[in-house]
Amino acid sequence: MARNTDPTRLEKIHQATMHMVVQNGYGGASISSIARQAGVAEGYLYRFYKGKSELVNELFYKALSEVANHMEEVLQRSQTLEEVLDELLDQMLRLTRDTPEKIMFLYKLMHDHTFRMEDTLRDRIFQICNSFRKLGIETGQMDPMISEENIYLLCVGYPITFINSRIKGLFYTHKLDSNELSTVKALILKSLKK
Amino acid sequence: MARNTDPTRLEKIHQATMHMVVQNGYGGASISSIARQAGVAEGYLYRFYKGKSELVNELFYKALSEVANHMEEVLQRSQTLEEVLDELLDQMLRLTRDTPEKIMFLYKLMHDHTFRMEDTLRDRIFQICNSFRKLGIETGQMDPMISEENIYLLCVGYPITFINSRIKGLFYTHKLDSNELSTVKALILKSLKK
Amino acid sequence: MARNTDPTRLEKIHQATMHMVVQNGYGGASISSIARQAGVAEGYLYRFYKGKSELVNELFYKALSEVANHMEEVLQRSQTLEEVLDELLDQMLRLTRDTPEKIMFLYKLMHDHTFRMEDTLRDRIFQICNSFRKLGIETGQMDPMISEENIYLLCVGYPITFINSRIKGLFYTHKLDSNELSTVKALILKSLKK
Amino acid sequence: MARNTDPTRLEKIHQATMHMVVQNGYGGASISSIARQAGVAEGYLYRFYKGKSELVNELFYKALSEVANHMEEVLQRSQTLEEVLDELLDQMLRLTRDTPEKIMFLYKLMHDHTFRMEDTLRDRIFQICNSFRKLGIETGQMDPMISEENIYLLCVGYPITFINSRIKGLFYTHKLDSNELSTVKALILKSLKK
DNA sequence: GATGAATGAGGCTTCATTCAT
DNA sequence: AATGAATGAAGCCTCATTCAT
Repeated sequence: MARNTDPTRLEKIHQATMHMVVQNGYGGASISSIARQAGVAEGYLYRFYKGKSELVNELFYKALSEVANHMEEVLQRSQTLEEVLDELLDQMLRLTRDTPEKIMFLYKLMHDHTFRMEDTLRDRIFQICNSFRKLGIETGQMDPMISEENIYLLCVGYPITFINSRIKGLFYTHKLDSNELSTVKALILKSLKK
Repeated sequence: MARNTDPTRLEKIHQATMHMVVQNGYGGASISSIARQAGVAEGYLYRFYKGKSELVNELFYKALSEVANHMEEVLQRSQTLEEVLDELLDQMLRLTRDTPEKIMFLYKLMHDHTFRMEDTLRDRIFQICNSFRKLGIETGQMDPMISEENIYLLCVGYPITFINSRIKGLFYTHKLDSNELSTVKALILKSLKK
Repeated sequence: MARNTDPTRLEKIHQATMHMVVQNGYGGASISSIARQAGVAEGYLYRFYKGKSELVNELFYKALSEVANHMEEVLQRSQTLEEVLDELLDQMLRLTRDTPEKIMFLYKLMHDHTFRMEDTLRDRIFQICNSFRKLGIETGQMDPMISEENIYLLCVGYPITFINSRIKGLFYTHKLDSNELSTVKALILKSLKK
Repeated sequence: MARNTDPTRLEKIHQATMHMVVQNGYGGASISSIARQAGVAEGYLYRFYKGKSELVNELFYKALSEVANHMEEVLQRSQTLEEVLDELLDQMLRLTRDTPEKIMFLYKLMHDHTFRMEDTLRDRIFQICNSFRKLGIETGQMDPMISEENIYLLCVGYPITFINSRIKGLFYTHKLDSNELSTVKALILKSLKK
């Protein structure tokens, strides 16, 4: 047997954590269930994290950073709002397809009181929305009345809410397809325009 | 005769419950904290409710019904989408001014996985969205691609999310005014149009 | 309306108490259920008893006294063991028919740790058993090895246990008839004889 | 490696459970009192049992099975009632000497309305009584009128009741000796005979 | 005299966290 | 390094008892 120091173990803990949070919420994701799911001892994860909260926080930070990183990069090379929004929603769609748990994990925590986004992350997101807004106003595509707050809620919050609502089957239960996301995209674009 | 039930006390329990749910989420709103906040013995609220779940559910039902009742009435006498949306957002603004906690309470529970809206309430909301959609299509104001789901998320979920974000101070901390809600209304209207 | 001072109310409390103890045991007989069953306010019975324990104790005392009184009287006028045992079991059978709850009430409490028979009552019962034993030895019918303790357990405890076992359906569920009690009587008599 | 489960601790929990049930009945045997008595944290016993009920049930099952196992074995190799009854009461006497709480524990639960013996256990006991009865009738020693119910109540219930009464000091407080149990045995034998 | 609103101690149970091995 | 046995604070709920009316 190889020594149990392999990085897979930590990765398994991450997977298990996201899975349990998605399935049962933050409160319902007990350390013991996470450890069991990861095939690891209960005490093990305290080597890496001070506690459950720190563990979940890190995963949250990473997942949202991923989106932010992508957005920053896109904003630097894009000329139009459509382009940026296209990329954003494409990314969401990709995430939904490839790692649906990650989207739902984000959603669950964005709406959990226990979670307060760390200030640095929040500032960064504000900056991204600000750049987005400037681009929209420069190109004359966006209503200048619309604040960064609305941009964030519409462009990030709304699609995630929509995806979650569909996955959870609020009104309908059929699977989400790219057509529907296109409708969401159009809807958001319209709402931003002059 | 025994002393009569002080109606204030039940009201205080309701207030305290909403407050604690808003501050700490459903899970964090412990019976003991609610009782303490309401200035009432822990066992007291079991006179009125079988348990915590029943207590919170009733308040949730009442609060959302208030909005639904109003909407049903408005839909019957209105000719245009603007009219309906105006009334809806006015109501939201009023609620935000008069009972801000009620709005945040709705928000918290709508996004708490522990909570499942009762089926009858959900069906009723679907019907309202459906009437709203029919009106929009009849008057030629609304894009027929937009589903009831989107209507609900946009017209109810979005404003509530926005109000919550503002009260909680996501990006800004200044108070919400009717101007801003007008922007939200315009934004929503645009997103629904053809 | 007549003033609510009528003795019926107390009687109703007694009935309700026995009923609830029989149905749900001492612990399960809550004051509120007793009061509800008796059609009386919860606080009312505290006029007569210091608490639940005192209330139940008194009823227990009365019920067992009834048997003791009868036995004392029978012992004074009887010449043989059969006679006494006949009377005892006849009384039991009568009680089982007329007031089955009383028998089960006795049984429930005789086996409830919360209950310690009061000393005076216990002494009196010992005296009765002692008289019974003397009679048996005088008439040469009874094995002198048999103690008062065995007499009590056999002649009082055993029939009550048997009746309870039958009513509760330990092995069989058909109703108790006087034939079966005769078997029990025969069995007890045999066990006492030389 | 984590420290191994100290097998003593589980044993201590069992002892404490029996002790508390004997002292205060099932209802009065609170988890916290059991844990305190066992010198163990309150939450600890939930590692082994889903709850209080499961804990007590298992102990009850084990204790009564011990008697049942022995009886089944004795019945297979015995020729007369005396033999079987001898063995049964010898076992009781041994139990009373070595583990007096076990006998009292059985007594308490057999008479606690909260407790319902599991059906399989009850059926097994019925079978044993049935074999016993057949043996008695075959050897012509037993009155055929006597049912399995009476056999159980007399041969198992009565000695246990007697032992309990003695330990608790109903009338006398001196210790139980084998002479007294012999009297009980004789008494039972007589009661069963033709 | 009666009522029943109100209390709060105490019961059962869960689970994040610690630490001996 | 890794385990999982053990802890105990905190949660929800019940119910005997008190007391203002």
